[in-house]
Amino acid sequence: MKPKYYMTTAIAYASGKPHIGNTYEIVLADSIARYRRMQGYDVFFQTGTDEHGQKIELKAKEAGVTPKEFVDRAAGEIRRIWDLMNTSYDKFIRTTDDYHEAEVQKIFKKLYDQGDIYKGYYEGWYCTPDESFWTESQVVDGKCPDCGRPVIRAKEEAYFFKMSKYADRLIEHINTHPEFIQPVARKNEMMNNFLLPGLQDLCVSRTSFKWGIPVSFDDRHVVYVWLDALTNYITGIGYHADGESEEQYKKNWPADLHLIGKDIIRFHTIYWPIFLMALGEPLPKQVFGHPWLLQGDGKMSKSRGNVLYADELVDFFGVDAVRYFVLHEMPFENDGVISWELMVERLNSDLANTLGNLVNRTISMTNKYFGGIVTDAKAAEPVDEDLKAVVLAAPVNATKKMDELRVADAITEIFALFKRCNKYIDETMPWALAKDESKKDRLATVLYNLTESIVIGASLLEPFMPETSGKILAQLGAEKRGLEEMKNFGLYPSGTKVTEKPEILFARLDLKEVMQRVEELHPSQPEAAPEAEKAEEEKEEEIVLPEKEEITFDEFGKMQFAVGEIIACEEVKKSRKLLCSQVKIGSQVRQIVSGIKSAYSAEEMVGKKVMVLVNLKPAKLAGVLSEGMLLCAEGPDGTLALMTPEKDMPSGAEIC
RNA sequence: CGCGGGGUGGAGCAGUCUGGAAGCUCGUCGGGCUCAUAACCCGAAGGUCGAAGGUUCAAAUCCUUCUCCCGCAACCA
Repeated sequence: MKPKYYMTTAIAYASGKPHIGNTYEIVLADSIARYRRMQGYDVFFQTGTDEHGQKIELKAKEAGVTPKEFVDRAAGEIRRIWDLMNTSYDKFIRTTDDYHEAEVQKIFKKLYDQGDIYKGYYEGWYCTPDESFWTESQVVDGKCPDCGRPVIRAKEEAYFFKMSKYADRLIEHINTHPEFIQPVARKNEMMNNFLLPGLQDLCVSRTSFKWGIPVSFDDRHVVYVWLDALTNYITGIGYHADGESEEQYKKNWPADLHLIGKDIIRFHTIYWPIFLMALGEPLPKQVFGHPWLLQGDGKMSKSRGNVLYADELVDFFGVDAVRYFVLHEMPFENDGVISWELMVERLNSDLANTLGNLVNRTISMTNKYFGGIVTDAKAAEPVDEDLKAVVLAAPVNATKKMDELRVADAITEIFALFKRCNKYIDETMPWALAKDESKKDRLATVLYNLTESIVIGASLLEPFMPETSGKILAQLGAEKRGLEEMKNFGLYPSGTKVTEKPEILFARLDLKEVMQRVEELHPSQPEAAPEAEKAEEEKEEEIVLPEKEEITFDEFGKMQFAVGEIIACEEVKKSRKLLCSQVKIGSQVRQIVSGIKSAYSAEEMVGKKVMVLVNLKPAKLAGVLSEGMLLCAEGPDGTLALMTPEKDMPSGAEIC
């Protein structure tokens, strides 16, 4: 038995149904876990859900359920997808699990008692979506330096973690462990942007919402979600802050691999290691920030109701085809693209043509020529050598790639084996051998070699496509081969009978039919805009106006509306959405900036009579003064329509 | 000058760090074969490696400038 291998995925945020991009991570992790097991490692593979935070509290409120009900549902859905994808996690942790919550409280207390966490008073800029506080110097133009969204001024009593205390040690660690942050390109990003400029103390509690783990000795505070979430990696395997940790923890920690999305590398390579240092625990050996799986070609977007979900893709293509796609299509460092078209193309060319057809034709020939019995007749010829060389090289090459976590490349290595087999069939021409009784031994040998090769290939495929691997081996009447057993060619027992009726592993799909079914599932408006009206009609009923506070007539009366005529209009430079219009309202002319460039060109604006909110306090937009507002209707998909008087009215006419 | 990613044969990408004959998959065309899922095998066409300048014996690769595309953000008054 090789050493233990503890790996984790990031825990998925339980705010909704995971789309194919989220699903990619668990499948990627699963392929690594399975491969490590095949290599003989004692693998422990943990995943789970992150269930606290303001966002979830808000979402639950919107949905009209308690946060707990909300996350129960979301976590169930996430787990269902993980299971659907046939992922072999050993542990599914939820941050609402009682043992986790209890342990987080103890960890917080411990850090407080030893002085790493102190109570302070926080006034700063807060980014609600990110649940992050920022200092004056960090905020860029009133925007969150991390996500770029606007921040708000917030003030609260809070607990802080002394990050700076451990910064030097972390820098040292990162410098002496080049493998710690993967891909390496990310290392400099972390160093230059966060570590070297000096770490700010991190605010690790919140009072602005309730849905979190309460600080045990000060229950007005809940623990910062990242402190809560990150610790899942140790609480999940039995870490105890105030005493002896469990055997499982002692065996598995430190983690060998944290597999995460590239967007949360910072939390895993800075905060998490520092928390661990403070707890006196060793650091994880490697953090790998994988790229993202994006939905391609723009035709597939949320507004078209066309987001890709794993379960839907599985309905169309089957689990293993989806696994194959996301694993194979994802280069090592760059983002990958997924679309229905690409999916069909991959399935047809790699899975149906190269792999499925190979298995099918091999079994068919064995049945046709030998009644299904595979015999090693040992009538070797020189061509066999290259086949064997390629087949035996595949496990070696694939392992090399997997050791670097280059999963897509590993798969390519394995498929090189199958391609070589197809070529071998052409080289040896079994159908020709079959016509000559004296070549019978040679024919048997050829088929034996093919079968043996496929057994090795199929075994090697197990971490990536477990179901298919099993199916192929079953059809060949073979046992799954271990990596060690792939060093020898010829272990397939001579005289074994293969299945009589080979099952089609992957049926070829017709792109047009697939797209038709997709269309039925997600009626979308093909191409042109004129049809957008239809979409709007359909969606109109779904629009739920956000409720706003009731206002009095007086308050309404404070607003002055009038008809304005646009006499000139130009684009605002340095902005993508803004048009700057000169609007004639009666005798005066005002400059009004509006975010409608997506719907109107500057030229077509000129001459329009529009509804203007006149007495709005002037403001600068993108540095340009705006003295009022053009009223617009906005459709659910973001389409805009200016409000214009139904009959011709002179500019300046008051609207009331 | 917002942040980031990218522009390599028709499509999708690798190669760029560590300069040294432009590669892979799909598609197209031609050929072969018929065991197999109109599949498989062989061959061919097709690229000013976004543009310009520079460094160098040598640049897709290094430097400078420019340009275009995409994602995020954004001011949406």
